[in-house]
Amino acid sequence: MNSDKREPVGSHGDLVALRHSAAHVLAQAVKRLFPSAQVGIGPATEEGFYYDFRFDRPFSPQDLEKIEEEMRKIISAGAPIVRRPLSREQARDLFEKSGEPFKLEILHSIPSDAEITVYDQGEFTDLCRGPHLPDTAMIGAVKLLSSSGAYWKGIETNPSLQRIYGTAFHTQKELDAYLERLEEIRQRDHRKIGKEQGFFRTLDENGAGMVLWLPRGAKVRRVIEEIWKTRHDRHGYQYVYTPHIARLDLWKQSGHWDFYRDSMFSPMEIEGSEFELKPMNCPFHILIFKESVRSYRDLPVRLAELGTVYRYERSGTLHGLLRVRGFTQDDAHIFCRPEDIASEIGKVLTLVDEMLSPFGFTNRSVYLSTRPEGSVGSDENWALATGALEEALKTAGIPYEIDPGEGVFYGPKIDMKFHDVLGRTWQLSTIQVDFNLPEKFDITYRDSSGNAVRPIMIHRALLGSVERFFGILVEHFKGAFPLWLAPEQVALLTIADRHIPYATTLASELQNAGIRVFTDFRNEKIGAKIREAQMMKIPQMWIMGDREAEEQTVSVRNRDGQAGGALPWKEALTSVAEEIRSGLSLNTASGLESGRTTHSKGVSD
RNA sequence: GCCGGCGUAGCACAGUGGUAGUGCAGUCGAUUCGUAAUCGACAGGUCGUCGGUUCAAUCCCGACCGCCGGCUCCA
Repeated sequence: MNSDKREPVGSHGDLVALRHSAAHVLAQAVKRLFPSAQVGIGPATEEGFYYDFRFDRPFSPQDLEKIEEEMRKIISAGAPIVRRPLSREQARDLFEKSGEPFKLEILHSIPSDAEITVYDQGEFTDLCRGPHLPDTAMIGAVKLLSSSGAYWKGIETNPSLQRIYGTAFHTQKELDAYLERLEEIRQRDHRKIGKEQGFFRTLDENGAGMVLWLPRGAKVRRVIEEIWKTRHDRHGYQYVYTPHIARLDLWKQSGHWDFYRDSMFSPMEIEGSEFELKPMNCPFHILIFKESVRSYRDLPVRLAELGTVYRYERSGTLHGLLRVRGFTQDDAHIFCRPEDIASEIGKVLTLVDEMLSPFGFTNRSVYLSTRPEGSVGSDENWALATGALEEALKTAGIPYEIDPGEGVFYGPKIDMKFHDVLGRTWQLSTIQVDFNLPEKFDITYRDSSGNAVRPIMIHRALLGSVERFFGILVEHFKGAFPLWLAPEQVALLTIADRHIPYATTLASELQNAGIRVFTDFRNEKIGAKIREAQMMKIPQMWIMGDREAEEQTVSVRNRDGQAGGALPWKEALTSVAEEIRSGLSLNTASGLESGRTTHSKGVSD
């Protein structure tokens, strides 16, 4: 599986024009088959194209087949695609006559100084700025993929249109490769694998968007969480636990009730006061910071928590583990002096790579999101925070792009998207600077002169959320976790009942060595046991019969089907233990000296 | 939330206006067997929920719940 899928053959410019032309062919075919359909817009997208139509009913799969067939006719017949500049009036007449209200609306929104062009191909004319291929015959291979509803201009109150998605390539071979990739993505779907492998479930009985972690998924989660805690300990974070609900007043004070209410569940009443399920952990960490008097000597204070939060997400947006209503953020809040922001961010950047590289996420894109509409805080603070983020990125030598207006309401942020084995990108890490909450809660520390000074706060999550991260991992590894992460690391398979005592001894040895063991001592043929272990994607199988019991060996077989032959069991155990250790790479020393917890807040006196 | 599709045993799926099947999994029995499925028997479902139409509903209609594909949004 290579990761260069984002670079399709042929130049991008070419492909965009080709797909845009394919969209026009789609519209032409629809108009031929369904003359009453009105056309919306039809752009090329990242992976193909779509076209929106107003039609009195949704398009069925059978419709799509017919439309696709008609498109092929148009393509094989060939027709020059001709650019034709028109005056505003001519264009208006044209689309009034052809009865295309959406085109007229677009026409009205084109700036008065812009040139108006239409493109003709055969009997079909579309308002469009181009560019296009010179002839429909040059569209190599097309395929319609799906249809769905979409709002005109994406606004919910606008009329709802029928959108048809498709893709197009220069050659059939490229199209086939793309379709294979789609199939590969289907095969990797974490919802499918999660069910097959018994990793997690969501059930009607407990409501949408709430995840039940089954034992096999939970084992993997524990490994992830243990690594996470160990690394955070080493980087000078202090682990805390906070409640799942808090008084509504707390959320009012934090500003969430004003700015985040749309994502919060309704309050619940307890003995006359209102409580709210937490959508974030930060107010609790603020309270913990505030709980004792802080000196500049204590800073930075780094509070970490795998904190489960609950957010109201609209039902239609829920998706497996990637979008849920209850999820666990790998959260931490760093309280520091304004002059330390850049260096603290730098340390977080180091930790991000240390945390994610063991999982194979080494390739990332970094975005710096700046001040959005409707945000809080002063311009100076926004400038200071944004500057500190940039400085940290530059110091770390990390290339980044600016994402204008995509910051959070309380501050700018760095977002990191990582590339998986298929070259897909996933938003994982986020680092956000916040001047607002320290203000709202009036938190301070004492500087060297004894003055109360306001610290700033950095919110950060490396994995994003444990649920989403796990879902991404399932897709990344196709359910076959590496040895160090797998729910069961070694499967012990007996040939016959008389080998059970020997296998039982080995099971204890493995368990004592901290290795996760799966035992299959059933009265089944070895082929059946191997098959099941293989389907569970257990990395290593140890098969034991008369010879092995006699010689104190095991016959090792990997899940890729390779049988490694007999090995003394002690050797096999050592080699597994070694592979686990290096996979966890807990011995990494990089950047750790910066992270000792040196003060004794709450422990002494 | 909106548009469209869907909801039959633990899982994957058939099927019908007259109260349902297949495969795998499960249970029991036999078998003790060397690198991806041993054989046999049994058991398992108020056909997502609630209401309506009908002599009769799992099937038709409605609402709700949930899932899927999009829109929108996002950890």
